[in-house]
Amino acid sequence: MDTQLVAKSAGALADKYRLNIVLALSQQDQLAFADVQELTGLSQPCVSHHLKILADSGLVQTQKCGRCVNITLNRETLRGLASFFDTLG
Amino acid sequence: MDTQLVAKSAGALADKYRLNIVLALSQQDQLAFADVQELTGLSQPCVSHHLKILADSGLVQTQKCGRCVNITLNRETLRGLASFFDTLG
DNA sequence: TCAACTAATCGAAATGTTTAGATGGGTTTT
DNA sequence: AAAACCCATCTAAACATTTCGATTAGTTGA
Repeated sequence: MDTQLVAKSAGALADKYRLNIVLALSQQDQLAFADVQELTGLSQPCVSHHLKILADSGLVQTQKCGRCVNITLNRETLRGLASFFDTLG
Repeated sequence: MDTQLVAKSAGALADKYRLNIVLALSQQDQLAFADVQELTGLSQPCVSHHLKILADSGLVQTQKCGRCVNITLNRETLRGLASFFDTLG
């Protein structure tokens, strides 16, 4: 994992809403868009925005299933981030 | 490590200059202010600003030694961050 | 096809971050 | 003392992020 991606995904996790989304995904393995909207209490466009940031950094994957979207956690990215920080510490 | 501190230190590491400072500290165990200034190429007030962010998030410690400042890495915070992300992933 | 639904994108306002110049406070050296 | 040095803080600018309302694009069901 190169430093540029580390900075990017660290930035993605630096927001309380996005961190909560990742936390929820670590326990539930999958969320629908509406779940995230309820979880955060944010507007639909704003949820879409945050999910895009999480997806762009490789932390989550979004998958269209009909007209809905399912969001899953990319655990490999999280473990990569963990091992990066662990070797520094 | 609670989520608020995780978000805060993730934010501190989300900047390329600050991440580079942490990377350098992980290898050199100690840096002077002037080292950081040379490393980043930033102005003196800007370096001061970034170091404050790193210190506020608990990632580094600064220590006055006469008129100079020595910066050291707080490896425990990094390991805490690592284990937090590892348990999620 | 048409209406209904879901999510992405656009536009704009509010807020936060980054940066450097100028200034100020404390410490060493002369 | 006075001068030189190092760093923190203040101020203001450029820039980026966050947020929601409105619109658009795509998908399902009648």
